[in-house]
Amino acid sequence: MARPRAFNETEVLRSLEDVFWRQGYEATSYDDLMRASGLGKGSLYAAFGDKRALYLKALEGYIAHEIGGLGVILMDDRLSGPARLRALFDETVRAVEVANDRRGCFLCNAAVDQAVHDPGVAKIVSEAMDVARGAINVAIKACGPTEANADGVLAAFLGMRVLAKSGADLTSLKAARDNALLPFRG
Amino acid sequence: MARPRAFNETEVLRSLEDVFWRQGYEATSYDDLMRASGLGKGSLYAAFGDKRALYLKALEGYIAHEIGGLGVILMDDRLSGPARLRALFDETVRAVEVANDRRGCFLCNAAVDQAVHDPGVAKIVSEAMDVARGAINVAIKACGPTEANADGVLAAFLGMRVLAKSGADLTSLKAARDNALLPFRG
DNA sequence: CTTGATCTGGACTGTATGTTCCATAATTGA
DNA sequence: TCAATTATGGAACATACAGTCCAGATCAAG
Repeated sequence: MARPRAFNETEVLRSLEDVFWRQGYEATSYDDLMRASGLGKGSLYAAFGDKRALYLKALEGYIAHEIGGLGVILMDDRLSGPARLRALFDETVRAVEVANDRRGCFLCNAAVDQAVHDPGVAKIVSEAMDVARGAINVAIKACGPTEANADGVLAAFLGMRVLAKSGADLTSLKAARDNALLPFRG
Repeated sequence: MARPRAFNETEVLRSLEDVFWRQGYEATSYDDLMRASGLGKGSLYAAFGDKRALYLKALEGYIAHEIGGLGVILMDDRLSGPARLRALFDETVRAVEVANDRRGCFLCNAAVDQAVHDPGVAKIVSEAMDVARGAINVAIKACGPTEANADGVLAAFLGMRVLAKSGADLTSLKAARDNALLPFRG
């Protein structure tokens, strides 16, 4: 009975996610968001709310499909434990290798530059880290007995993303990956 | 022959460093910097320049004494290789343990939220990472034969700082530390 | 075709913030 | 005591940006 939305909500959220991911919260203006989504201010506000709400939605979206996607790999019964962990680290290497994608990890970025200022973000980040830790733990368990632990693997993963973002070359990233996988060759 | 400065330049830079470290570039206003340093705008501008110049000076100061300090530990001949690496990771654990210091690593923060937007910052970060990698390598060499590498240790270190900043509890941090030190028990 | 509801995008506003500028204070040398 | 010089801090300015609002466009239903 009324005019329907001319945009796909999911697609718009994806484009917002990309901007925030790439630039961070503060460095992203509402104009950037309008340009990225192709929508006007009125539409964005009506559909999602203010800038912070957009950011939270984008972050939650990232966690849902990116971190969730890693979780799927880490708990994939068809793969051996070591293969799952290798896949985890290979994803970062590959992103840089084939697309020079140095956005790093949106979750990690949020932890560094937003969690301090916004308890809401802190909670989301903390919970997502817990989920990631849990998924990593499943993969580690599938590796059989080892002295390695999920926090160590998680730290290595996050650190690798930071290295990628800070411009480390492919050799360094591969070395970091191999180092993290050392305890899982059995 | 003229009025001398009423402040200690080094001390002021330290206080600026602390603010930027804690809050990041964008979230820090010039007023914050004035309050932290106890100086007026005119004085700050006359002495150091605009906000970006202040940030760069603060970052360089951080690298000089914090990263430099880690370098001293990592190359300390009186310590065994494994002891140096353990000291590296213990520093982060201890900061959280005794002071609940969750500022993370300024260098890492800069890499995540500023290096993308400012080539100058990117260069400083990249070079500091190289220095850190080099120092870690010296310590690794002192451990005797091992399959571990400096990039992996660096990534683990950075990741640990991110975990600390995102609110991970002490148990997690210690686990991450122990994991990183696994290859160096010999 | 008409009507009513909702979407749309740009104009407008208020505020926050980086930067400049200047009047004043402070200090040194003569 | 008197310049000469520089530091100091706050007032003033310009700009950028988040958020509000509205007039017109668009579309479904009757």
